[in-house]
Amino acid sequence: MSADHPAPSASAATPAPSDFIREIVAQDVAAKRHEQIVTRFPPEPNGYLHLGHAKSICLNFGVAREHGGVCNLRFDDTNPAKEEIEYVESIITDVQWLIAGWADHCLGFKPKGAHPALQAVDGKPDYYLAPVDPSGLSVPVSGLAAEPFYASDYFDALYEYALELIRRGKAYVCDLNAEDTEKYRGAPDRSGQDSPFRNRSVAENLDLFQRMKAGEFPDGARSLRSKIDMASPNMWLRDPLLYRIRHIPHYHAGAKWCIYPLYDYAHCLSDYLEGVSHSLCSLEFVAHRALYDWVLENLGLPRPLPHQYEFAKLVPTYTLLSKRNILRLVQEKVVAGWDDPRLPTLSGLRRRGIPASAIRQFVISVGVTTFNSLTDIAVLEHAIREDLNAKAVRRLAVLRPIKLVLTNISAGEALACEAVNNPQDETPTRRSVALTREVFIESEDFAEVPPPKYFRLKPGGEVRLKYACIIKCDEVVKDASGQLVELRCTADLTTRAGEPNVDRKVKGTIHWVSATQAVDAEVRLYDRLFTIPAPGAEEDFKKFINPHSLEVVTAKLEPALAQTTPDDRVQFERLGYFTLDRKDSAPGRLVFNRTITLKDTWAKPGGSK
RNA sequence: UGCCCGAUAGUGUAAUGGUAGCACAAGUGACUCUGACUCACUUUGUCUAGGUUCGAAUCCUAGUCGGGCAGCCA
Repeated sequence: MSADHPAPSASAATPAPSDFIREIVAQDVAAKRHEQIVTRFPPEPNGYLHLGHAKSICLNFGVAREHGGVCNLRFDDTNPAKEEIEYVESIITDVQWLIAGWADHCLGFKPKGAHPALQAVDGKPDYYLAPVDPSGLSVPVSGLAAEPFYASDYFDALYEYALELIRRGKAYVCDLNAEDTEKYRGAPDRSGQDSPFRNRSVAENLDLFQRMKAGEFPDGARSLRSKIDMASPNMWLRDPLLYRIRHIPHYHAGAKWCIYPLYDYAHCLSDYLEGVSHSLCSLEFVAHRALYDWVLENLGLPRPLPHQYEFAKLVPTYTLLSKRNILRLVQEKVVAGWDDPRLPTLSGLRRRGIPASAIRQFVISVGVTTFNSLTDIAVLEHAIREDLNAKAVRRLAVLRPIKLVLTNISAGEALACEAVNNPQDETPTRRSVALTREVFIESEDFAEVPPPKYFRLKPGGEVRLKYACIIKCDEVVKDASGQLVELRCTADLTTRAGEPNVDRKVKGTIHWVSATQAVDAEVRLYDRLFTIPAPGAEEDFKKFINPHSLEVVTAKLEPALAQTTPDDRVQFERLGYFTLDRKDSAPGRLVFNRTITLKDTWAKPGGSK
């Protein structure tokens, strides 16, 4: 039942995905351009991972996995102002969860205690290569098969490379402040101007840069810049900054540094140092690719060099996917935290009960292209239902109970009924549920004035109680105010399993629980967080928050549900898939989250069919 | 009004000069002790205009529309 991690055979059934990136990789493999395929997943630890990252994770780990390669989890932590250890921990947990049982054997390996310092400017350090058999060498850290990588572990190496760039006349120390730097840069349709400090001597640059590192200058006073082309039509080639001064400690590197490298300088070299063959990132970095190549080439590094390829981000409907916007929802308490089950964060999705395998299936089915698309969230929902339909046990639960009395069953009686745990199993197992005089049924399953084609219970009508028998509604009892008190019905006991009329057909079958044996539970019914398909495109997305994204009910459950664990996947028959909330449940207190409803072609907006 | 990228059913994605296919969504029906699942069937597409070619979604030209680029963020 625990089953975010299907048997390998299950995933082997799905054909290997194909896309333009995998074609490139396949060509490189065929041409033997790299010793092995190495990719990386490089989040900055400044927030929680979400569905968009899942796409990147599945692509990067997927490519590695398909070629017997590795994928490194690397923290792209070059900006100490934004990064926190809390995020590092959540990212490790989420990555581990998403790839478990699928690509965890591809996780890049770094020998424990390896010293990350540079060995030689022209030679690669040798610690990046993954072992042939990770299981034989791995030292679990936080449950991971390997230690994650940190860009900040390369600060020494990066500094040495910067010195080399200066020696080669390819970088200089610039004294322009941020504002003036921007002015000199020009605009997309207007050439920039050379910095007045562009032609300093190598000796002066070397001296100044070393003094920057030594802490002689305040934040922003100077920067190290590449010397490329201030007239380039590509803004990112107009002498972009390599290093800035920041007198703040780093969560991982400590207090050693007061100069920190920028993304464009650190990323390509980090890839290089780790032996990355294919560096996959999103489309907004297309313009940066020239800079990525420039750094590597102007350092004269030996080939093969890593190459950057870009793909379109995932943008699903009815949700928000940027860290910045999710952070806002968390801070403004629109949701309860980063792991709120309504959020598209991996921790939220996990808590909601969505299996990692369903997320993987979803991002794979969406494909990898260079087209900025809007993906219908229904594709995710389909993947979740398909996954859960196969693995969830069926149970009876009533969300909004009304009382029903079976007048021909006596008060102390309990008729055992056999119920199927999962009809999708090859050899389904069964359990017993008790039919008693008083039961609860769903209030939606009774209508005093039924709409057309209503298959459920109505006055004088018949319906089958699932796994039990057919009942007939004889009387609707109301109190003085007209409120429904109970339904009085007779049970046709000859329609029970093993009885002569078991095959008698009625149009409707409804779920129920014994009133005397039911256990109570808090059930959280989640719906989409936004009312419009593309809240991210709005100036103020808060105007489009769904006021009904969470509804809490006290439900009546069949007793077997009291034994549920957070790893279980359960279908409440006719209602949807549910999971125990791992945070708020406690012994004696059951809290269930609705993962997703069952498809309902009857109650669809637009009415009956 | 500089440079770069993109455009195939409602949505997403294949077709790599040779029959426009798949998934989701939507609809119809069958089945059903879950109005679920499953099964069958159906609707809907190459941005526009030229050109190359025996043949163009694919190649070329122009246009249209959309996205990206001017952080000492990543």
